[in-house]
Amino acid sequence: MRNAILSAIFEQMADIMEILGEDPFRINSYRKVSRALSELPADVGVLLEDGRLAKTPGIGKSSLAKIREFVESGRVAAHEELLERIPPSLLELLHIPGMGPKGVKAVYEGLGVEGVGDLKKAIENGTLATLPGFGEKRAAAIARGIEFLEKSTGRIRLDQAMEAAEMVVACLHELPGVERIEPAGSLRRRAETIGDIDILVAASRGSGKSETSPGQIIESFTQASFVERVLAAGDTKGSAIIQTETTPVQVDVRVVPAESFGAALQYFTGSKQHNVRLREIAVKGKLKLNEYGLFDGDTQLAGATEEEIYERLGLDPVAPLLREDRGEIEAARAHALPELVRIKDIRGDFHMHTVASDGRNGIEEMAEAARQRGYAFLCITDHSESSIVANGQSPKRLAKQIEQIRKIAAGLKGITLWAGAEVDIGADGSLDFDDKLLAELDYVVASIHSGMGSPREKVTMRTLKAMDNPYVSCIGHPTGRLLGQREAMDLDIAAVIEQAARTGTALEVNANPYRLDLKDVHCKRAVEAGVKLAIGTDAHSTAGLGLMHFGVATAGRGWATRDDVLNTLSPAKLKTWLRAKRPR
DNA sequence: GCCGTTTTCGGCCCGACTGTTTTCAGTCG
Repeated sequence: MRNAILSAIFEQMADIMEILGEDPFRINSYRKVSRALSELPADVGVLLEDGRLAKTPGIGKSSLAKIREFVESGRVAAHEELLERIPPSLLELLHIPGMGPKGVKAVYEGLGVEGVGDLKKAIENGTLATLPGFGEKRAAAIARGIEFLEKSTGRIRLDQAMEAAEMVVACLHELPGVERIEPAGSLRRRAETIGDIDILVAASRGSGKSETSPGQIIESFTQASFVERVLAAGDTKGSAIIQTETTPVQVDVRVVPAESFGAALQYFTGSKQHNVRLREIAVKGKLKLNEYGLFDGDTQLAGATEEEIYERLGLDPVAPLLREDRGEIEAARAHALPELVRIKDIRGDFHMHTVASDGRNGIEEMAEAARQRGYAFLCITDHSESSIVANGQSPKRLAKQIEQIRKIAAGLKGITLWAGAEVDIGADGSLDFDDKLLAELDYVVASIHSGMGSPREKVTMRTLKAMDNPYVSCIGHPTGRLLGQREAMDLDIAAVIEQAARTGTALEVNANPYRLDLKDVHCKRAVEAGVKLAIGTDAHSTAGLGLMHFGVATAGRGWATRDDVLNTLSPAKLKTWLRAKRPR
């Protein structure tokens, strides 16, 4: 928690300094510190003690002193001094599209505007438009920005973003002259939530009369029926707001010539931080990297493919999933990038429900759907008794279901069907079923479904205790978050990972796009600790099995290889792994 | 403020689009 608070403090200091017009490079270094703090592997206090914080890139002497001050006194004097120089409500204006630090400073000094309410009034009574540097159009754009901010619920889930992107791709890919079209940005990196959607188009340069010019491609996009509002439409770039099921989202379409497609794809895939690092490497080599290619003066050295750009910079090609500046550049230079787990490595699914609890399909249907996916195994894991709303099974019902599963399994060819359960972890860390019944199961995923708002000590204790049980194979959706709906539990993830490693318990990567739990950075820490990941779709129907790719992407973003993921094992090897924790 | 097999000082990523600019600043990604 302290990490997040400190990260926010540095971010806010950067925002205030930006409004005050201070040195941009200094401001940038504050933002780097903020980001470094948000991604630390453990509590700042611990890292400060053992000296790891001082070695963290981006955190220098001056920031270290501020962090130490915070750890010791709970405050940062420099932060408090900055807060005295502007009204804090001014900072909310920075989030309005079309308002930047200069604009905020101008409305504050010129009109006495101190917050969104004041700004709205200044737009309505026309005074904003009279301010130097503003005007009717800009005032109107800012009014729309405020409206967007109020309507938008923020970032959208990965599955929503993919659906929206497919709609735009379908609209553009039939146009003559469009050679390739590819979603880029955080969507291509499979980030857990998406702020805006980037679509990249390669247009042929041919002069044929039937060809479409880049400007016409942009026009086709901005005039599409799903577009709610056009933000910009130039010769090579267009931005528009489109509506999704829950919230408006911004889509940017960019058109580049085919010979630059790789460079543009690299550029627009990001992340911003990853790209900044690459361009710094280019500059050190007296080169220039932009969306058109890698250049030595006017000579293009690379640009058609992403791979050649990385290679000309002395790096192994980096998978989009890893491009977050979380160590992948150093690994690429040292030829030490992990070979990430892929969807085709997946041989089965660990987590699914049937009509026995709250699923929509029966055991045979799930098995058949798994077989059609080419799987070698599947585990049926219906809810246990405590999950009353999910129609959880009593010990008696489970015992009967195990018999039923054995019978069906015996008649199946080419796929191994296992009996499992998703067992509730109680308030005291006990499980719904006794060990005797659990021992009858091939696979047990233990999950918390209640008391998620309990204090850190409690939710952590419950999870650790469940792992002590020799029949618990895996902890299901360990943090319990629902993206956009419910915060993660305040779980001591470091303690959970340590216990998982010690007890030989797997941690789930729940593939449901609402969950993605463990999340990417937690997966990475689990992998580093040698903990196995079990990807489960938590399917409640045969269609739900198709969510697997979201889990694979999340594990990949956590640097997981085949060896880190239990789903890649053959049924025989898996059986051996599962038995290892159990009493002989 | 941070950082260094070209530097302990002097750099610090790059380009498109818009509006109000009569030649470019601000914003965005």
